[in-house]
Amino acid sequence: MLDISFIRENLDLVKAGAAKKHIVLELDALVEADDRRRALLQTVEALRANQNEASKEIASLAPPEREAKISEMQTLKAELHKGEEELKTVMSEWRRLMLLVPNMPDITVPEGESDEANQELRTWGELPTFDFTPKDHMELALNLDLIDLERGTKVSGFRGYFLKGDLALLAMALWRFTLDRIVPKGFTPMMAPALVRRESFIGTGFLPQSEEDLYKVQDELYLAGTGEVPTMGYHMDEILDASTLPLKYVTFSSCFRREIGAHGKDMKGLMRVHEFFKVEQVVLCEASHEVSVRHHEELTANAEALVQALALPYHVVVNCGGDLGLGQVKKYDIEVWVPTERRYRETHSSSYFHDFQTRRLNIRYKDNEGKLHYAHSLNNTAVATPRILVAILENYQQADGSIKIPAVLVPYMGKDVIHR
RNA sequence: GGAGGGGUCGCAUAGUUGGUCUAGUGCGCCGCACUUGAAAUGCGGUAGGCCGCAAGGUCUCGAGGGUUCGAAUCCCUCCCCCUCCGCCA
Repeated sequence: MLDISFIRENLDLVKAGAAKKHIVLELDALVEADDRRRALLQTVEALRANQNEASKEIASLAPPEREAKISEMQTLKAELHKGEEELKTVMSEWRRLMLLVPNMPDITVPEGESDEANQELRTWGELPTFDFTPKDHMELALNLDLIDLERGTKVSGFRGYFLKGDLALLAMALWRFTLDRIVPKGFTPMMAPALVRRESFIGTGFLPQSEEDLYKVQDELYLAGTGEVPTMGYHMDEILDASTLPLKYVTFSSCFRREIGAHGKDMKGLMRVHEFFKVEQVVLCEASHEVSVRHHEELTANAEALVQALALPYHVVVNCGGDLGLGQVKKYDIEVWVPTERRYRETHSSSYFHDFQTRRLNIRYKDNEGKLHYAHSLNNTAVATPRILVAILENYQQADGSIKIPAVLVPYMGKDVIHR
């Protein structure tokens, strides 16, 4: 959410920002609603002041004048009631429109409509060459009995899967390896709920506009698609102590995505599933663009260091305007090389939001002078399974169909190769 | 799921025959005074949202609704916490 005063004073900027994100925006309707909101608020508050004054008076009046005053106030009461009802209507429209206003993308974000316009910033690692015909991750995994999609589908439905044997262990090794690398950098490890109430989704900017991407379960609960949602909700409606900033969390959680707009994409294998696991970095920091940018680079570097430790070739792209979420100011994706696809696939997504999320979530901090500010927020993947397993299986395959274990994971696996 | 008890301005509490409670007190915190310094003591100040150029107004006593001229105080619904019972990884 943006500040309404800021929106009013910078209409053109906000419109241009939305246009860069390819988001259609009802800004004129919002300004009009805000005009009505302000006018009505003044009317209603004047009536209330009047009422408060009168009720003070009534308390000290003798019976005859008292009765007169009371009946006089009854008409004011009716008027006030009418005003309040109108205000309620205007406010709910105002709120609805406010939640649709996107955050403005950074000036350095490239123009473009979809991920095809993302720009490569840098590459790392040598693309693997094979002196045999490399197999895709499904063939490899099936041959080694590491995955069961048929039974996955039988049990869980479309895109269901079971990881088995060493692949299950490899996933857990990755989680733990990741935590062991990230926690020493000052991140507090968390296991967060995936069952989350609506507020945190609205607060992080996933709702109201992406209802259909989420699984909704009973009791007004939704399944989070990322640990960012519960982790940001963690500090909702709090005033933080400035001395505790930056707050850095690394959250492990189950993640659920309906992938409703992804029919026909990645139909085979582990690339795109409805249920997965993620270790996510989340940062709350002071309200400064420079500090946000610094943390953004740091979160990205943390993730790159992990991919490098796994010796997976990757590149980093800066996402174009059309590929940014509602609240994101700027985003880098790390994409890891998948040999049989002959291309890089997104495994990490690093973004910052300024105070877009913290306004919605009401997360503030008190600075040294006692002034309150909305904190800034950021997040980035640390590791997501099973997607990164696709890259490991394919990049680490050997001629005989076995899979080498990345060196840094050997201590976690107790072996250095997966074979029959 | 059953029974009972609670949610008040950082913390702890007062407030339940509706009106000087737009919320008292203690602790904590900040400032000032006293002091060589500190402690102690005294005095003052100590939440936030919204509207407004400002003066000021208004809202918030878990949330939302209702009764009333007027609600922290009465009524309804919901949420959360605690205790006990039941069930349970």
